[in-house]
Amino acid sequence: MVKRKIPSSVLRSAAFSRTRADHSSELAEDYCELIAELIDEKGEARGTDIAMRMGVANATVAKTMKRLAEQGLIEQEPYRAIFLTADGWHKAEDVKRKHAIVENFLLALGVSPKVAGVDAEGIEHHVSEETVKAMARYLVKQK
Amino acid sequence: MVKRKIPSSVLRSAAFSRTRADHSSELAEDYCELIAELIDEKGEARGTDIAMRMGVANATVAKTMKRLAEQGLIEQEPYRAIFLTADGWHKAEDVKRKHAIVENFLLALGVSPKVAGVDAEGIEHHVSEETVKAMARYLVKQK
DNA sequence: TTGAAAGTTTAGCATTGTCTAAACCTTATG
DNA sequence: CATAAGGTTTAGACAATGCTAAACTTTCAA
Repeated sequence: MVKRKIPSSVLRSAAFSRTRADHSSELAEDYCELIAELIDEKGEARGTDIAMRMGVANATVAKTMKRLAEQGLIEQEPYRAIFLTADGWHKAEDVKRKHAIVENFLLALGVSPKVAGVDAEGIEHHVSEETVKAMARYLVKQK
Repeated sequence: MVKRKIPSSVLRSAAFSRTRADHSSELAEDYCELIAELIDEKGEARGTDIAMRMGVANATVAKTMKRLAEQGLIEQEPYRAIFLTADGWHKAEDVKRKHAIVENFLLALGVSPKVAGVDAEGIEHHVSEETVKAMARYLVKQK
């Protein structure tokens, strides 16, 4: 009857792998985004502030910062505030841009502001450039 | 002494927390979805098949199945195929439904089929019911 | 019926991300 | 300027996900 072609399995698998790999960079993106915000707001990002806003313990931030530093996303001296490298800024900007487009798009679609914000937070790490462009196109046309 | 109030911090924090919490159930959702597909296709879901399609080692599947069983999502006898509980089916159906709507929506938006599939896979775990409804509404109106 | 192939489980390890508690610096106040 | 308060780092645990290798069970074919 129906052609039970399973060639999609390869694709599925690729998609799942991507999903898993995404998780590692997702956190990094969130942290970069937040650090950028804090620097904008206060001129520097301190561990406690990051911990507060991420809803996480200080120690967790310290450990994560070590990893981000290894990945070349942040720079920091012991006991000092945290700053972004060029790469870190780039990542932060990229996420911020996607976030804004996704959020505005959801609003245009009629989603409530509160939900649009939360959903954009979840979605921003998973949309390809192509999809973001399609959303941006829609926003422009709507205007 | 300035008390720079950052009221948004609570919201942001809540959103991030949700994001983190989502990760635990995201994998469960993917597994349930896949097991449902395999059962539809072949009448049963075997460890090897799951491993293949998830792009993961057999041992990883076994370990994950133990967790899913504890969570009441699957049922299994040693050395036998895996089946979904009512809860597992429910989760699978829910994700499948969201996936379909998100994917069709992206297609309607002009995203290419390939990218729409991959992005839907990433997004399906992060869209609220409200957003899904908004997408469905858009699809109906387009028609 | 038996033995090899194929599938499943267990054991042991690595990484990520989280926590608490304790040790360690910095800063600011008295 | 000494020290308490407060921020940062370290140590040690734990759970989730992943891996490889080895042990174990089932199935199938000779």
